[in-house]
Amino acid sequence: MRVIRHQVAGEEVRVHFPEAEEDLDGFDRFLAQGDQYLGLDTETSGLDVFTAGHELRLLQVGNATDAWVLRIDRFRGAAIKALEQPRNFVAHNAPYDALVIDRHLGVPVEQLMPKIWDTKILAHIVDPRGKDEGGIGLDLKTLCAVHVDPDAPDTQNDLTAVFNSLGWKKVSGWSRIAIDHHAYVLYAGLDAILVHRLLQVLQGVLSESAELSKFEHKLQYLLTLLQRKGMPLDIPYVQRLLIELHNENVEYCDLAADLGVDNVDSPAQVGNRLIDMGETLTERTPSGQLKVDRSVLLQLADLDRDWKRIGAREPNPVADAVIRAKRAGKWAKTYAQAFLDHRDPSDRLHPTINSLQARTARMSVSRPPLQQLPSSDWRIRRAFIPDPGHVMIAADYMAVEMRVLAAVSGDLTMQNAIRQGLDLHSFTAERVFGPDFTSKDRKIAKSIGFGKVYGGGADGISRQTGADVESVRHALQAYDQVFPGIRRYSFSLIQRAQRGAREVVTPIGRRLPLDEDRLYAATNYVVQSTSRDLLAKAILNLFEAGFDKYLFLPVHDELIGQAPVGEAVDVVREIGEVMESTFQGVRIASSAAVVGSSWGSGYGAPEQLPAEMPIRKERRERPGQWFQDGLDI
DNA sequence: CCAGGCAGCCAC
DNA sequence: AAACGTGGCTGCCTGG
Repeated sequence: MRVIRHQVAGEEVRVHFPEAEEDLDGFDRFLAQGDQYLGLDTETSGLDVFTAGHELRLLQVGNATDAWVLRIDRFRGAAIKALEQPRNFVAHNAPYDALVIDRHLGVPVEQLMPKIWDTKILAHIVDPRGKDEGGIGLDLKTLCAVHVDPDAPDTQNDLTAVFNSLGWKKVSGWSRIAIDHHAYVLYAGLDAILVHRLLQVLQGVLSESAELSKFEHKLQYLLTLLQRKGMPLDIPYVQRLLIELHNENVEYCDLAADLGVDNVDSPAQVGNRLIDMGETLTERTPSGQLKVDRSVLLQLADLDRDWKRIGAREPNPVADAVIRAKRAGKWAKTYAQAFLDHRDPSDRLHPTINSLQARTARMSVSRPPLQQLPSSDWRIRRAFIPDPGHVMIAADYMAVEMRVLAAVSGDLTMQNAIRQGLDLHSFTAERVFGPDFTSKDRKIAKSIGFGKVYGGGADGISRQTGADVESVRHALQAYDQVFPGIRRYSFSLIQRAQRGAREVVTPIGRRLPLDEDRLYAATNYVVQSTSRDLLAKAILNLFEAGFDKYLFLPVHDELIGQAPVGEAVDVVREIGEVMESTFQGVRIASSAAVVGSSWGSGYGAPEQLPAEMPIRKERRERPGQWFQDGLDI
């Protein structure tokens, strides 16, 4: 039995590390003290819970003064027994530990997670900002430094230093360090003590924001179940795709090298070579470097945003080779290779779903980033296939951000247009430009709508659409007259923030801090956050209705899933019905559809289904990419 | 050698 | 008066 003593907030704490079976008597006595909740943490070999070599090494439980660090190789039974108690736990980022415990100890997510409070959720409700946004940050270390003890050790970074001193890299250290290494055991135990103390400080949130807190914990639990389920991959296809993308990358890298650019990933090199060739580069990055991003290179290569020839100039061969090489390289590594690296032994992918990530509470998906797969080309999404006998399905909210804007702003003109089922952008164009509006007018109207959601101004809209600033300015004024409620609403949010706290409160009661110099973002925050909450509520409702078995993944305003071939048409209809809601009098319409034999089928991949399966997937309007609808100038 | 800033690109 | 929102990830480059 080893006991390590340490100080936390001026108080002695003890980390108990049992070595022999008889040492567990003390652990039993510790549990018998009957703490209302226990801090919970695990130490593992790495982050990919579902990959073949993943290992659970330590499990830690603790209260404010004592932690018990259990070696799983010796005390697996004691660990399981502790977790199966009728007792609450507190963890920081509970889904990770719950999935680890589910996989390695057989205590299912369904049994453990409803008993866990997550300090990451509570901290996000208090202040969702990261460190670089002027907030505290959401990692255990910085939260504890603020709320528990300014001298609380940075266990992750300190251990990284230990790994480095032993000659290992950060990633491999977690599996290589001796299981009884002093610093490793100490830090493992301290995290359980720290998270316990952190809840003591943050537990006021559980009562002050009881509803919101419950909502977020439930959502997090359900999304953890989806993460455990994972998505099937078509591995032979991914392997072919990887080779295809690799070859594409090599081909264009060689071409670029022949033309004098050794490294296509070096913006400086690319920029200098283009200058040498006589091109004029006008744009600069914030730090003053020559800007050679995609839009600059596409223009030089005489390509539009869909990579089609414009015919306005002779394409610059360097620019052309560089963008093609970079795109193929990015797709190969970020997507195809990542799919192979992160898959489990039965060829499923379990991306990390963070149910509460952005300042606006938007969710994120990482390892790999499945919310950011290319949508202009089907080849990457084609990698995802349903289980045998199923088809992929998708259900999304139609222009949800515009609907939310109409609702929260109370603008009756926009609400009526939505109620009548009109095409909002055409309606706007007609009111702004008159009954004889052109398709170019409609595009401007659409851009202004999205500009309103994002807080964009005339310059931005002009830059992205190619329309001249003066006419955009004029259209913006007309827009404000057509929808006076929207302008009033934005104005009132800013005024409130100027008079009172620099924050905005969303309809669900979430307080979102505003940046002093970007108060105009308030409207976007409310709209984006509320759109997220609507999808979150839909996920809860779908589980309630038993439809979770059809779900794979949320993608901001959309749910990806699968359904048995014979029932798919009925399933998508019913999912669509559950998702539909009315928010402050505005209908939040959804569009659910059978996608096909792979996720790529919705994006143009060749279909491999029997012809009698009806498939309908319209191209969606994607607000964040309004520039893709740029005018042809 | 590595962390972190910057640039860039992917999405909604 | 004007104000383009939220993420994840990779590679280059620099400073410690």
